[in-house]
Amino acid sequence: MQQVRVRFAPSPTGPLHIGGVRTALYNYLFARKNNGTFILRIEDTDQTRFVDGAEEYIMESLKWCGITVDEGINEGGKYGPYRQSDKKDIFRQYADLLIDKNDAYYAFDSRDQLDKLRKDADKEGKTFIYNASARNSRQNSLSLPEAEWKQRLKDGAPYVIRYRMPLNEDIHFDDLIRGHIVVNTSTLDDKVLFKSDGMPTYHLANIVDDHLMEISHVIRGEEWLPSLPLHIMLYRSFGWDAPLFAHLPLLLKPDGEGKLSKRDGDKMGFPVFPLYWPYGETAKGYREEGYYPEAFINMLALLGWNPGTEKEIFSMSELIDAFSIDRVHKSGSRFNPEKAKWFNHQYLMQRTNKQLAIEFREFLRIQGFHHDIGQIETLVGLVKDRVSFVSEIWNETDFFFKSPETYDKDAIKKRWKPETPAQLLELKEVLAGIEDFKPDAMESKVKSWIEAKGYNTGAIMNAFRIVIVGASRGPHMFDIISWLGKEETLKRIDKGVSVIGKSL
RNA sequence: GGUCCAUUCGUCUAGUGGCUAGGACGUCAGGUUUUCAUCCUGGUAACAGGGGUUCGAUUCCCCUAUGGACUACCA
Repeated sequence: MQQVRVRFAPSPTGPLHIGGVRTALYNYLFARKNNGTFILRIEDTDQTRFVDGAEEYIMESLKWCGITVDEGINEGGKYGPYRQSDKKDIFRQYADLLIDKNDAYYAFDSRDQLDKLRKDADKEGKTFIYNASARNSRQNSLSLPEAEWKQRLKDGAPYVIRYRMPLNEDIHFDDLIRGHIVVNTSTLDDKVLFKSDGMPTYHLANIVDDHLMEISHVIRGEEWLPSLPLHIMLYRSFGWDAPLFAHLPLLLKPDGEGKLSKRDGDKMGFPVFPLYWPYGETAKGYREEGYYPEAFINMLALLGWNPGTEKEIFSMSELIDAFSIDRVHKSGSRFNPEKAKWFNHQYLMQRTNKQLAIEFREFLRIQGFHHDIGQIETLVGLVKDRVSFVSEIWNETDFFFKSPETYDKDAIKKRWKPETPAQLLELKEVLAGIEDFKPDAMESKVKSWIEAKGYNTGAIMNAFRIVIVGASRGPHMFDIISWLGKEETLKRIDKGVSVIGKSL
């Protein structure tokens, strides 16, 4: 088998969305699986849509995801330049080559003229196609006398170079995911290959670049499938062997209306981008929402591909091991925010308490709390199975850091009895007498006290929880008070009994 | 409108010419728990429809329906 070389080729028109990340991921997995090369190529042939910062955003996104680039603008490589605008002269040469072969021609029609033709055709319920049946009545080097179009070129009249699509010919080709496809050239038009601004269009640039970079497999989104016949024709015109093609299914909007787009931003309640986009209309990113890159990648990998086993948690190297193109689906898939959270929870659970403590300490710092890392470690161990994100740990542990300011009314209504205050003050004395403020030791002492007095365990413990936590929530009571320490625990009992007593 | 692509539980999916059509997320119920979660157990729920082919089709073929992509001097 030929050396595997694949490319991810985004255009820097804004932040890369998760569909693009998945395309990059599948290219990357395929390259690694086959000991191939993963290339990042920037397709910036549309000068009008160029967005500052997008190129860096793309690179940073891949880096965050753990997708490492072998050849690219930063990495170098002997197939450069890796930014298409840096080689527009080369593309021009290839466009000229097609003209010489009579497979392309100059066209002078203005944008307005063509727009009008399209609109007029539309009014009659027809479609204007710039192809063999139309080109003779247009202004181009095929219809105009040679002297005239040469004069126009000499005069510097604006023109584009179009591909001369043959009439009524069946083009056969294969897609690694979709199988054999046949399209008749009569339904295709004479696509513009080279624009009047001196830049190639995508169609020319991607064929020439893929050839020059010796790309072996083109793995890209399904939206490119309709232009594949044109691309096949271009390879044929140049006399080049075409790479193998695999068109990936689309990522759909969660509300079931078409493909996911950048505009879907935050409105569905989940990010569409890997990272925060700081320019213009800003957008949230998975990184800033607290997702682990491993979880994000794991989730994305399983959206449109499946190894055929029931295994769901995959590290990047496991993905590389298991990945194959022929197990990529044909139909589009919808993203499920709930499952994304579940994935993150799985990865959070895999972290050690120490790692989580280090991460959570940053959140505490923002809240103005500074605790020993060992203490935080104990704390996250108590609540990690309740959260999907590190940021959620605060919601589960706020009462560790500050004494309750209010006490949940429903909890009081349900758990606070006339005898409760007296019992809690008794409990306070029991706790005051305990030297070793460890969960297990306290639990047995408190329980034997409850038993000796003939009290109801549930009643005591729930009321106790209210004065310590302020509500009916949180981890095991003895874990909580052990962490708080004796002094704070006794203080909270006094405060709770007093404040709740006044409110009744 | 034209061309092309697709169609298994609500979602992501497994799967086969003959199965009680499997799993995960969600959801519901029960259990565990001093609370809330977690956890455990169980339930719910799908082969788009119609024709063929076949002894037998969810699986193969055709048609229809539905969904989607493309239809720019954008990628």
